[in-house]
Amino acid sequence: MTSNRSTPTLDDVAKAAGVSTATVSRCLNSPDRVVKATRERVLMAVETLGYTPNFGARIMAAKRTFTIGAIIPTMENAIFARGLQAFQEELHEQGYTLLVSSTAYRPDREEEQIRALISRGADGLLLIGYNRDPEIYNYLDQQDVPALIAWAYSPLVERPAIGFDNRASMKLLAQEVINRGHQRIGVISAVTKGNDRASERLAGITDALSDNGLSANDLPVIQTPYGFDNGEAAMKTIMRASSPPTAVMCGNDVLAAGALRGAKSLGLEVPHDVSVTGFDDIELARILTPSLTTVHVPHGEMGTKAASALIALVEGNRSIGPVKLQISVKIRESLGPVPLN
Amino acid sequence: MTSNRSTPTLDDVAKAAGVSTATVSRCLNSPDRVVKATRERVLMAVETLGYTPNFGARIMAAKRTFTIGAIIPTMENAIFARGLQAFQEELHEQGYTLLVSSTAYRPDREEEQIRALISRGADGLLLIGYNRDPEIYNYLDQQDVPALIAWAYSPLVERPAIGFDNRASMKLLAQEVINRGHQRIGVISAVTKGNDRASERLAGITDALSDNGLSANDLPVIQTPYGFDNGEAAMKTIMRASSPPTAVMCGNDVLAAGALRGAKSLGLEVPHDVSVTGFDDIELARILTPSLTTVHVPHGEMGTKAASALIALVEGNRSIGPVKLQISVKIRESLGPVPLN
DNA sequence: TCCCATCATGCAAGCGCTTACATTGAATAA
DNA sequence: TTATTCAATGTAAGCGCTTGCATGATGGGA
Repeated sequence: MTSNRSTPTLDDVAKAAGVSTATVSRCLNSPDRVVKATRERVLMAVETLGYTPNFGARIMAAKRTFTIGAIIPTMENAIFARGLQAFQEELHEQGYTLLVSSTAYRPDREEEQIRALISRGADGLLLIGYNRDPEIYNYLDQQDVPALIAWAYSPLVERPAIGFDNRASMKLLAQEVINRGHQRIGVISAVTKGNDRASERLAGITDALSDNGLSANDLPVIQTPYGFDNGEAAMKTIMRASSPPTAVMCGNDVLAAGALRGAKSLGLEVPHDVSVTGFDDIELARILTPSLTTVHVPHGEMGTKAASALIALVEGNRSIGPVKLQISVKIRESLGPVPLN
Repeated sequence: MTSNRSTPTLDDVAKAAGVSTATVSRCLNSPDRVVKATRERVLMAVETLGYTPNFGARIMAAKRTFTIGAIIPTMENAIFARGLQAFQEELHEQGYTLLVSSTAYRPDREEEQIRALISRGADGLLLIGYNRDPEIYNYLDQQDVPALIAWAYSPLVERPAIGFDNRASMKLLAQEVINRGHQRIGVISAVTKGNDRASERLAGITDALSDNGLSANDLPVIQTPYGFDNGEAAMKTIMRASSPPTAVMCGNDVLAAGALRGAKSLGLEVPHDVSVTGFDDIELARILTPSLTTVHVPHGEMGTKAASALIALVEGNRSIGPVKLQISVKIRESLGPVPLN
């Protein structure tokens, strides 16, 4: 019977158009399998009834939902926001819908969210970084849901990924710092546990140090959670040491912004008294005074390419390996020569 | 038959535990309707099989999905990010999952996303601002999906909402500006079309002006899309006028950050030559040099309360009206007395 | 001892959609 | 004209889950 109360169903449309539900379904999913006259009649009915398909039913009956899920550590972070926006734009372009959820940097939450998204019919998933319980990769394989890793790149892992080499990038920046005569370098890093981006960046600094014959053993490193205030506090701690560094490299731009502030409140002038660097090149980096020397990451490009790659994956092209994006070091005001002293 | 390939189903669990699917379902959804021994056996089976419910099926059979959808103008914007994060935390606390999608400030996209989320079984929706096609509200009512408006508050609309009075807040800030002797005030506003927050804020400024016997007719207003660079460009335009304002009020902190930069590149010192204000009090406001005078919005509180309110709505308490949050004006360095000239 | 609440569990009917397969009818070939 | 083919459409079987109702067991009261 025609339910005229709540939402119209496929059946209602079929009745209204005088065809079977199969035909309506075909009109919507593969229009070319239906003759034009019929199609127009059906679409007409869809229009007048204000029909919206029920995805629950679709998920069950078909396999595809044209939905992609993305799981990011946090939304409260410009770093992911920009790339994600581009990701969504491109998905939309190609007829997919994006559903985002966040984990607040807790691995257990990530697993939860992955399950949630999959059981809601996501065709594919965007995940940040490689670092997670192998159990999760098994689950993904078992469910046959392709996942693309973003914001990280490693030639060692075969899994499809799109990102940049965090380690090599940071090494490049560290080399610039060293080139300016700095030998005592301090580091304010994000928490490295369960965060491969953070630990790779840290490793990049030690790489550069040893390349230049500098010892990385007594490298003063402070690990602190994401946040402006944490960066500020870390900076104060680091600069109050008996022989403070002449340059402080931070794991991301937000920590660096905090560090800048920390320096100021200690009465230190950047870069005259101490240099500071960041990573990511979010908008903030240009806005700060002094402007921040940092590693520029092509967020938009990454988002767009991630979308295309994930769609390819979902649509059957399983032969996508890791893709490496080019970064560049942005030298700005916050990096200067080592103080003469 | 037991499908041992792909995902285990309720049926598999039932077989494994030696009970009916009904019992398994009850174990999962209303555990107290099943005797303890059975329940343990079932949960055991769930565990070993690694069973995950299929939401498609759940959506169809039941009504509830414990999923909340949020649709925001953009993710690329710290303004929503913070509140949203709090929103998600609270939802998670209460056993709900959040799905986010964004519209890139395009009203047609919003409608699309609303449909997408509803047809994917969202129990309730979080929407930003009042301003949208009445058609959409009808659709929401028809579908019987409760929606909560956030980031805006109007006593005039009965619809459940949680936010602050954009107009009164901006008026408060404008009064502070006027109190410092400013009479020629310039405005850099977000695009007001289809954005009630933006137009209300603008109205707040004119309110304050007329309250103080100042004409609002020749108020120089530039409307520009969200973005740091746009703020900078607007500032340059505004300050190059024949008799430039002594204070420029911006519709949000990002535009204000751009304005600050614009002033600097024009060789103007803030607040000595010109004062600048923002709105939202995102983290950036404190970080800037000079720090930004702005309106502090309790993003976290708003997110948390929005979650509770929306859950109440979803769970049947339909008698929730608009809730008004308290804002405060943060006077910082960027606002000073009118230049002596 | 027998009857009847009471409670735990099973049965089976959908929920709205897709799709393999069946059917129809018109166009083409013989 | 009749057999053959093929495009357009219809039929109906699930997909995995929830839930109203039926069933059976258990125990207390008379």
